[in-house]
Formats: sequence, C-alpha cells, structure tokens
Amino acid sequence: MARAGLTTERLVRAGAELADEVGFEQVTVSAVARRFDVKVASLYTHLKSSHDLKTRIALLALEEMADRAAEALAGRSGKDALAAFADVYRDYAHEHPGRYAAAQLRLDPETAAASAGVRHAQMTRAILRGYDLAEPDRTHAVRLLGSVFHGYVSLELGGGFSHSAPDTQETWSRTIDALDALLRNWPARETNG
Amino acid sequence: MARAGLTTERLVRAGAELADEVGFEQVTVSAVARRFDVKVASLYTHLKSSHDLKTRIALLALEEMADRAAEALAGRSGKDALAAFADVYRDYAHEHPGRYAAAQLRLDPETAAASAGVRHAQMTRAILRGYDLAEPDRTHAVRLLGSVFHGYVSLELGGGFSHSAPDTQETWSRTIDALDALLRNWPARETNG
DNA sequence: CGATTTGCCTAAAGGCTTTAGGAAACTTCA
DNA sequence: TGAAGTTTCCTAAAGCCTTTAGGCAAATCG
Repeated sequence: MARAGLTTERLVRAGAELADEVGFEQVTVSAVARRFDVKVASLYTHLKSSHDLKTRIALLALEEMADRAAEALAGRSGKDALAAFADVYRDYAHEHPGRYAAAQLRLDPETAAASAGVRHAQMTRAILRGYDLAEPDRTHAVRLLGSVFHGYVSLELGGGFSHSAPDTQETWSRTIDALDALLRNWPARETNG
Repeated sequence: MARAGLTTERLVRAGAELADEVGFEQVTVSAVARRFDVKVASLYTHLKSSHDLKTRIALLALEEMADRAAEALAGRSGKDALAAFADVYRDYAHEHPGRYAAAQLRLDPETAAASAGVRHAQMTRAILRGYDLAEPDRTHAVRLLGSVFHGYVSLELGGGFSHSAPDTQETWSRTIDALDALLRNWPARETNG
C-alpha cells in the first residue's frame, strides 16, 4: 500500500480546517482520518491522543493570531494600535471560528508558557505604552482589554448579540472608542459616587 | 424492581452538580445514570438526548444567575447596581464553574428566546438607567458590559490571568471602577486623536 | 381488582479512542 | 544493488458513550 504521507503538521492543519468548517467540538481523530482516507489507528503514529490534536490546533491558532497582531501593530501607536490589534482578533474569529474556539482551550501551565499566548500579553502591554498608565493599573488594563476582546468576540460568534440593530460592526467601533477614552482617562482608585 | 424515582428535574440537577465537580465537558448521560445507579437507557425516558441534557443544564444555570442578579439589583442603582450585578456573575462562576460553562452553550434561537437570557439583557438595560445614555449608545453599552463580564470571568476561570500579581480581585474592583467611569463619561462618536 | 400507562431493564447497533502486533514501503549503507 | 533496519500504515480488539427497540413490573385509574 502506498503511504499517505501523513505528518503531525498536516494532521493539525486538517484539524484546523475541519474546526472552521464544522466547529471545534466536532474535531475528532476519526474525522481527520476520514479526511485523509486513512484508518484511524494510523494517526496515532503522529499524535499522542485526541487531546494532543486539539492542543496543537489551539497552539496553531494562537501563533496565527499573534503573527497577524504583530504585523498589525508595526508602525502604529495609540488608538491606531489599539484598533488594529482589536480588529485582528475579531477578524480572525470571523474568518476562523473553529480555530478561534480552539484557542480558548484550557492549556496546562507549561504548554501555555511555551505558547504564543505570551506574545499576546506582551503586545497588549506594548499598546498600553501609548497611554499614561503606571503599574498596577497597567496590568489591570491589560486584563480589561483581554476581557473585552475575548468577551465581545465570543458573544458575537455565539449569537449573543442576535441580529438586532444596531449592527455589531458599529458596536465594535464604539467599543474601541470607549476603550480608548477609558485608557486616556483611567480613573483613580475608589471613584465611588 | 423498585423504581428509582427519576425525573427530568432530578437528572438535570444531578448533571449540574456533576458539571461543577468534574467540568461541563465531562457531563454525559452515562455519568448521570451512574450517579443514580441506574442503567443508561433508563434516562432516555426523561431526556431526549445528550444534547437535551446539556441544554437543560444551561437553562438552569441561566435561571439561577438571573434570580441572583434580580435579587442583587433590588434597591440599588448607579455604580452600586453595576457592582452588585457584576459580582453576581463572578461569584456564580466561581461557585459553579460547571454550570457557568453550561450557560455558555450555544442555544438555538427559539430556546434562547424562551430562556432567562432575556432577563439578563433586561437587567443590564435597567442598570444603564442610572447613567445618561441614549440609544444607540445604550445598546452599545449593554453589549460592552456583557462582553466585559463574560470575558473577564471566562479568562479568569480558564487560568488566563495565571496567579500573578496583582490579584484578580483587585483587577475586578478596578474594572468595575473603570466601567463606571466610562459609563458616566461615554465618548461621543469619532473620538479619534 | 382488572386494565392501562409509565418507568426501568436487557439487547443491540454504531461511533470514537486507544493499544498491540503485523506487513509493506522507505532508507541506509555495504 | 540488495540486505538490514526503520517507519508508516493496517487489522484486530477492548472500552466507553449514545440511542433505539422491545419487555416486564410497578404505579395509576376505572
């Protein structure tokens, strides 16, 4: 029998495509095997387990997003950088919903530490250089930005904003405006009242 | 054979507990059957399918959160209301991680429309009555709040904020401060610069 | 109390995961 | 070039999950 030429790389890539087509939940070793017209057991030469496959798809997605973000950030600062960065996530999630879902997979600490997730955090910090924030507010702001981007995109993708007016593109722009305003005018502690 | 006294209600409740103990992903019809010391097939008298079980757990979680939120909101307004509302989500997610994850399940439109999700949206709008926002900004703000709450909680639960300083409780307080400040000072359109 | 409905069971089929062991296809190098 | 070794893919099989079908006993209703 001729060999199929499987590699971990090709399998992961196929898994990522599958995720975008039918949802990350539906990605199984079996489904990937079918895609290569190969028996399931054969994939275990290249993958440790089903979980291994999913983790690799997640890492791929994180890399791809980080690469796009790095490019988007080049030569920009301030609100421009903020908007470009934010758009990278949203656009990526729209183009690759399955991969985006994969990127949400909970990674074990070591894997996470070695992943592109680290670059994401660094870039977010870099954006904040355009605003006047000292620690620990800078860290709070990093977390806030992460929350908004992730939260917005996952609600939007999950249909949380239904198809009602005003459209989500408009909300997205206004959200970025709001974040920019907030960062330029970060409240001091205990702003009660 | 004596009957086990199964009901849809009891099964869903058991499923929710299971979710909190071992994660929503691990909730299966089989696992719930085991919990009642009953054969798997027996559950299909009370549940349409595995997906039905999961959906019902999601609906339960949405109800519980909405109930808590409604109580928290009673008699409060402005930043007090905002903070109380926000804390409901975070606390619920910490107490019931599995149920919280369930609440993130994508529901089909009809189910979603009949769910407590509607109450959540209404309450968020109610909170904004304490701030001076006209449409469409009010809707943008509703979406922003939803994004932040959901995004923050899911990143925190997923270990996204690791265990680094400053602690997440502090960030949470500051996030609410920031949102309050933002809502009181919502930027006009095109605040570029 | 007999008849009907309901609830749980056994049986069974089909799918996914994962391991074990075999055979063909590549690679290496004399 | 061809023998030896390695790698890749295959068959087989066990284990777990879902879901349907059909049966018997328990609860409920006249």
